[in-house]
Amino acid sequence: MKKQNTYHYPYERPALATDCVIFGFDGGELKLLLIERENEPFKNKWALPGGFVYMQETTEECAKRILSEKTGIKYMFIEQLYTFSDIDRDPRERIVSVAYFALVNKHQYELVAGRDTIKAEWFELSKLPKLAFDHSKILKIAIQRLKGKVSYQPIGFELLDEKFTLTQLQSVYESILEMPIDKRNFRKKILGMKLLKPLDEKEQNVARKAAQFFSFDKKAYKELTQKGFHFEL
Amino acid sequence: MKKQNTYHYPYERPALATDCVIFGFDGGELKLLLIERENEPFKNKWALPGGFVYMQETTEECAKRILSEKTGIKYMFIEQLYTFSDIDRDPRERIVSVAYFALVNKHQYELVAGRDTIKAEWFELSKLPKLAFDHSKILKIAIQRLKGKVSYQPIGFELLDEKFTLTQLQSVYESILEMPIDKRNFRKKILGMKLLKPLDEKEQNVARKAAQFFSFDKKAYKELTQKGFHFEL
DNA sequence: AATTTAAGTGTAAAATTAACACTAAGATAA
DNA sequence: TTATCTTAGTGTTAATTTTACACTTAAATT
Repeated sequence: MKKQNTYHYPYERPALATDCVIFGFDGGELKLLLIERENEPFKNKWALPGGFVYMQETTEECAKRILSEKTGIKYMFIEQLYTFSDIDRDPRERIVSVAYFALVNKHQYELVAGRDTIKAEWFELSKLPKLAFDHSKILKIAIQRLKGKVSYQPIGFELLDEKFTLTQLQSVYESILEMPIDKRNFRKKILGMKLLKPLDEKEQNVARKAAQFFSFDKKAYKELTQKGFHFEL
Repeated sequence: MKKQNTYHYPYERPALATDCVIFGFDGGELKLLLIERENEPFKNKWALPGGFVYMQETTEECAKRILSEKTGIKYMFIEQLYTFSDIDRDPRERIVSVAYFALVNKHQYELVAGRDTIKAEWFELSKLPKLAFDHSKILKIAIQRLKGKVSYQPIGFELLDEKFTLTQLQSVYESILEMPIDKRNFRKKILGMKLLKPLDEKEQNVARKAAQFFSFDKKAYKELTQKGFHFEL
């Protein structure tokens, strides 16, 4: 479908970009994916992966493209975070950035340094380098959002493998919320929701009682949601 | 401070605009402020107030400017909602819109039809006309957000006068949440938070027992928040 | 003086949350 | 082969929070 109309908003416009706050987890602490910039400005500094929005993609498509360029990930949990529009947030010119946050299973993918980047690397949240641009501001809001969201939407799973143990899941929650959680109460509550399918499979070769694997039952969640259920941890 | 750098992202860019979802309340139902468009596209159709972002203002400043142009309101509760970037959301050309939602005390202001608008008018949410562009999509998300937010942030007050009765406040909550609330439980809970200052003032000239006025104690709220308190209705 | 209308108020049952400690299973070390 | 180490898995009780519910009071109007 071709545009018929030739109207054009005849004024200067900000450039439009997206930045991605990508969280991963590997058993200990929550991790953040950063890239080292190859070019000015902020050459050799660490930054959130980001890039300009093409004319033929939405900002979400742009964010997914960037994320997949950095990690090879094709399907991921991604959600719009906030739009940052401070006039001087980029020293080059005015760039408005629509930030996204994503939760990925960091085991499943290999990091690749894309265009303009020296390398991509996971950092523990407590050991972050100084970030370029206004990216610490973006990150701060992303962490807030993640903390807020994790308790009333079943997104903790996105950080884990398809199969996971209850202890792993609890550990995800503990590191996002930065607080200890009672094991028995956690299990009672999460199992009570009937959203976890117990699998006929246990851990292998662990020097202790092997833990049962579970998977998140998306279908059950969808059905319950339609009946007015809403997740709350 | 002048820009030193002459770097320029050398590709075509979307135009950038904001749209405002403005809620008001006057005792009955929740209301939405719409404008009738003076020009094509969607000439004579109803739409959310909106406009292009200037190079020297943030999107939030832009939203406030638009809102103040429509209503004369200078200080209001406003919050970024979501950024809409579908490629064909505007028939003229590609326009990305950062939507805001605002809560205003609709008594305090007089509507003025600004540039490009025939008139501005309040509509009950249940009696809305068909909206231009993707504005019903924006509205839907705004309503979701408002419903979600009202229970864990003290924003219900923003729709009322400085002084209000508990019945008025309850009525705000009932119309946002679209459910009846038990009077005694509501009062117990909201008064228990110590966020309402009872005033030495009652309603006048009402043909029944006059209700006590209260005001929201912003200072107390700030202090409690810093101590880890968080509002929840 | 009687009527109308909404304000204002307390208690008890039900549901949810929070606190808490031992046994079971599997691998490894002695 | 037995003992040890480590984490999985499991229930009950008290405390707190939430829900349900009805009558009296005050002010204007008839």
